[in-house]
Amino acid sequence: MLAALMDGQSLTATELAYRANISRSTASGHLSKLAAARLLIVTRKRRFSYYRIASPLVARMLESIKLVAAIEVPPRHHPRSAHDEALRFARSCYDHLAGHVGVAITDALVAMGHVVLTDDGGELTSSGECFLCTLGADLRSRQRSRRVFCQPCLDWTERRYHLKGLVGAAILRRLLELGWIKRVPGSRALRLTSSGEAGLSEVFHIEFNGKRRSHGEAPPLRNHKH
Amino acid sequence: MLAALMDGQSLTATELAYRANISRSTASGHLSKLAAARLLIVTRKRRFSYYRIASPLVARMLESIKLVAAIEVPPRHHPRSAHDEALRFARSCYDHLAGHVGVAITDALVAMGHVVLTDDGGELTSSGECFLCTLGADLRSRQRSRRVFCQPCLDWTERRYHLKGLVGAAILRRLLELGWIKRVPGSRALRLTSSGEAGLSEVFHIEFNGKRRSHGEAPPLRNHKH
DNA sequence: CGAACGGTTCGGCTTAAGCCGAACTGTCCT
DNA sequence: AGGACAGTTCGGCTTAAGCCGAACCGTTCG
Repeated sequence: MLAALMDGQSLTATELAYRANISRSTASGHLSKLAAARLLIVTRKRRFSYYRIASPLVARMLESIKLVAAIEVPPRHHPRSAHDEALRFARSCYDHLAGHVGVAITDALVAMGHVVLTDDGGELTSSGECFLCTLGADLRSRQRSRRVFCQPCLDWTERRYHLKGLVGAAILRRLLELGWIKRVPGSRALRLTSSGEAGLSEVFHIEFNGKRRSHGEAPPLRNHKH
Repeated sequence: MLAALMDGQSLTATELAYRANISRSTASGHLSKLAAARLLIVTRKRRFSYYRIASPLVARMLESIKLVAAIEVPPRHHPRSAHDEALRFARSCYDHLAGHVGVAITDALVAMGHVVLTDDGGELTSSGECFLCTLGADLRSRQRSRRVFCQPCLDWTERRYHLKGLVGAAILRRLLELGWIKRVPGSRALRLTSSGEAGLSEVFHIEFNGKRRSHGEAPPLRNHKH
């Protein structure tokens, strides 16, 4: 359930139970514990309870756990589902873009000299600032809290860096606005639209030769026992 | 046990059982599970089994978990033990210096213009490079792997930044070499020696007016039931 | 009003996590 | 050889974690 909330969205208790493949009552118990432990925040609206990750600090913790978990048992090459492939191709990571597409965009920004990445952090060059402005990405912080501006984030499927922070979030937001990528309902996976493929090719000079796994309106993974 | 290993040292199974306040057999079971999960690495020497954190990635994960855990239940103001006070004053954090002293040194480096800290990362200025060289801190990387050079690390007791990365590690190593601080056996706590107090005052212009909690050769916390 | 729906609480079940002491292996030191 | 010691394995115990269905409380809507 925590993994399902990692894209920063709020989800209802029933939806989370559905994803975790457990009963609503069990999910409710876990969710109230997680909320009591301040890992989640619950907001009640009408008759719904919306749960979301409590803070970026918690999100970072979960990400770091997943990163370690991804190293384990490397030889096990269990067959991947279509949904798994879609996740590997493109997904949201808390509030920014990850997976093959996320890494490719990051690589392109670095190659074009718009971003400089070091192990310590990242930096947006002035040409990069101009580039993102032209793209229409809004770099002003939404909240007054000073937040990490630009930072590399190790991608657990690609084992390479993608952009997180304010810059990463701005790019994801803009690509969604442009309709280049769309959220796959009921999943963290993102679908690259045909206009998106053209757009990324034109703006970032990225080509995905037959690598675009997501197809049409694939139903989200739903495997509840009952 | 993982927390006890966070200073990067290797400890024996019996020692870890002692710290965790559990029997050797129970500890052995947990440790072998942790090793199987690649969180720990075990090296057998003679009749001893030395366990240590498997990678900096794991250390970072644990640190991020502790960071989240430190936020929880802020109102609970349970009385602190002497050992707890010592930990808050100065301790090793994986391989660098944390606690009140760690933050103070970081502040001093920033104030003197030797280090520039941003949310994204840190940077050692040329004057800082010269300063550390004069101090005798070895900045060359021990391993061939490229490692984070300089980065702020949120301190869970002080809620402020201290230095981690290659620079942080070099400083801790040098202060130990100089005999300015000593490891408290059986603990992550560090003791500031009188020569260390003088040294920090002279070099970093830091004064600890009666704040030096650690005293003499205080026995480590040992509270096994039996 | 009453059915439908989202969410929670409660009681009860199953299972595994955690723990210990005893026994055993291998090493080290008289 | 024999005792001491570090570590592990095994058997057995206790407890709590995880799960479910049934019942219940509010909200929504026909």
